[in-house]
Amino acid sequence: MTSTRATLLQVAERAGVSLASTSRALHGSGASPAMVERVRAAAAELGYSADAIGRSLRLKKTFQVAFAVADIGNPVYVEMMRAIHEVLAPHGYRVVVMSTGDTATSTTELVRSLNSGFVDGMIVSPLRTDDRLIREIQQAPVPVVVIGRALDDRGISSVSTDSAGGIGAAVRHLHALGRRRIGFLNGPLDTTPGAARQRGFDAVAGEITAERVDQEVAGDFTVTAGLAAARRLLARGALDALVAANDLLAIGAIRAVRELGLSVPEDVAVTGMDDTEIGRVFQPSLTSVSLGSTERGRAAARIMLQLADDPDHAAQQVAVGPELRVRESTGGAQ
Amino acid sequence: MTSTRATLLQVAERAGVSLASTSRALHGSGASPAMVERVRAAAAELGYSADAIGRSLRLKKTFQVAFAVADIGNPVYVEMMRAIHEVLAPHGYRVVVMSTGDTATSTTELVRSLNSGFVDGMIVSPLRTDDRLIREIQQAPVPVVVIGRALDDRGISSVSTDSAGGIGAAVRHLHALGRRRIGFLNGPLDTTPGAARQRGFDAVAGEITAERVDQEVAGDFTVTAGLAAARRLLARGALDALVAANDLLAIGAIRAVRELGLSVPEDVAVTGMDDTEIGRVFQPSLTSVSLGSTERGRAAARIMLQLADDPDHAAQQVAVGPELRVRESTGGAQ
DNA sequence: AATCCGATTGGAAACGTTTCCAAGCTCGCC
DNA sequence: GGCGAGCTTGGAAACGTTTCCAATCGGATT
Repeated sequence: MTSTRATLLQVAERAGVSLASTSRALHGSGASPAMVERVRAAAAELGYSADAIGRSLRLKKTFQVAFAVADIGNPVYVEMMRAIHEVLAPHGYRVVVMSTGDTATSTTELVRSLNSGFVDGMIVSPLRTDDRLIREIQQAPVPVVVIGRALDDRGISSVSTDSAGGIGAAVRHLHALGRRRIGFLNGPLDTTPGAARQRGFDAVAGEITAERVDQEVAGDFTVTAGLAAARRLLARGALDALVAANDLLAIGAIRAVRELGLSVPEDVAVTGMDDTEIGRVFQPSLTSVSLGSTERGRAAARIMLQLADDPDHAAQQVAVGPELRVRESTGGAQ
Repeated sequence: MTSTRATLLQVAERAGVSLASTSRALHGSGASPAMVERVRAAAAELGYSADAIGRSLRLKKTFQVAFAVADIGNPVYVEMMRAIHEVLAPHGYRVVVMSTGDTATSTTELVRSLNSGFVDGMIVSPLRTDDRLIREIQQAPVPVVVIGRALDDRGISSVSTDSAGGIGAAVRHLHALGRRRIGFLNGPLDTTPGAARQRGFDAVAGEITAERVDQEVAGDFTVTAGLAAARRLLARGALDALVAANDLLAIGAIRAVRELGLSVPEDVAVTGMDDTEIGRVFQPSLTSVSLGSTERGRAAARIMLQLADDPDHAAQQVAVGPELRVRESTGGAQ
């Protein structure tokens, strides 16, 4: 920790050749085998390894990509991050994690920070969006890929999913099981996911035949909030099915059902969304709509690779379909 | 995305002053109010923001810290990462996530990559350790903080916890509840955590009075492996308590218990370790030994801040005590 | 034997920033 | 009125790398 790192110039002097030749021998092309051998030896003796900053300055490339979300602890984002890392790392890119904060404004701030040029691109999943944010993304000096809303019309690369359709699939599944008294447990409506899921429920509610349809909004997307909201919902009248806007809310809902002495799925069938590990290992295991977090992460990373390679490449959009995973909480297999 | 970013020189020309003055006016000291005003205006007009790479090259500081673990998806590491990010971000540091891979060798490789100078330091939690890795850490050109084993004797900064003692606490808790037929469900013994927890169980097994003590090793630290291993364990004879080496194994164990028509905690009390959200929301909620992931992450980040500020600062060690969180799976409150 | 071409090498510039150093200025004091 | 002190400013170097360009060398072709 006291010894100072060797520089390319020192390697050059040790090998008795020019700086230019040294660089070529180590990383570039157009060096004779003898030169390569000689320089390699000198580099090895000195334990040389190229300085990332110097190289970045010259190449105008950092080999870093930012991944920005509101809460890195959220299992959905964790899954995405893992997928992104797995795709980017083999190509020599590092992943920088950042926090967007809760608001559109703080997210805008973060996107603006791209101006300092510390990454070659950013993958961002905004919790809330407004026009200023959209504009800032469009003007960003490096490629930005948005995970969330589709933004084809704005010339922004995005990876979207149909969470509205996913809610529809969950409701139809319950309806097909014969459930006719269906409750919807959503999270905050002013968030992008909350709004989309609400649209999905409203759309499908009209198309099914039901004895009773009710809904309740939880304060946030957590178990505790889900428990409280589900209690309110169930207090208003008996239900035989609960559609929750994510897995944590669904687990809260199951708690509430059990508090009433009822059982899942016999008395009340429950569905979640996001298909998280937490839902898979829960008992009963949770029927959940997968929004393909891993797949979305991978898709975003692949788009980023293309864009980083060729920043003038046209914006790209990918849509990942929701997929219902039937498990015990609706009486499914396993 | 087409417009090129403004450079400091352009700001200088626009303001009609020298490069040096421009730099001083924006970031340094020793500039007159008039100069500051003038330069600020020019910078604002051009939408200037300092280039991170150029600055890093000059300052020999990247304002980045690496966080390296085997599996970024592991809830324990996620918690640490969140804590690290929360501590470092307000100080202007970015967090780069990296993967150590499973082996000591691949971890050594990663530590060696610090030679390219892309970060000011690294916080690493090695799954497996050997002498070469220790040596590489000692020789690293930037501060390294190890989360895991205490390494005071080697002059390495570390944040450790007493997971062995934690297992002891769990066993004593079960013993105090009157359980006398106790099984231990561990993960792979050749990992640092697996080995430590085994030591803990061996130590406490001698100090309690029990009718029966048995143990089984799972293939890895997952629910599935825990289920399989617990089946084997329970098949060898009746038990009234199961101590699992982490929460996922504990959940697998609960499954296995229920498969036999027994209930938790009445027939078999179960404890986990790590105190993860998944265990907290499970039903029954899991009695678990917290190893203070958040606290350890915070401590590591704080040490890193000091070391990044003064790289010649002496190595530091912090120990975070384990803490038993009693919940439903051993008949506790809530 | 002279010329030309390709392969290889070295010099120098450039990326964007901060900071050392010297020079200029103003102001106050003697 | 002259001189020194202190504040401000500008020039220039430095951080470590890659690559353009010119120069050199060797060999082959005419």
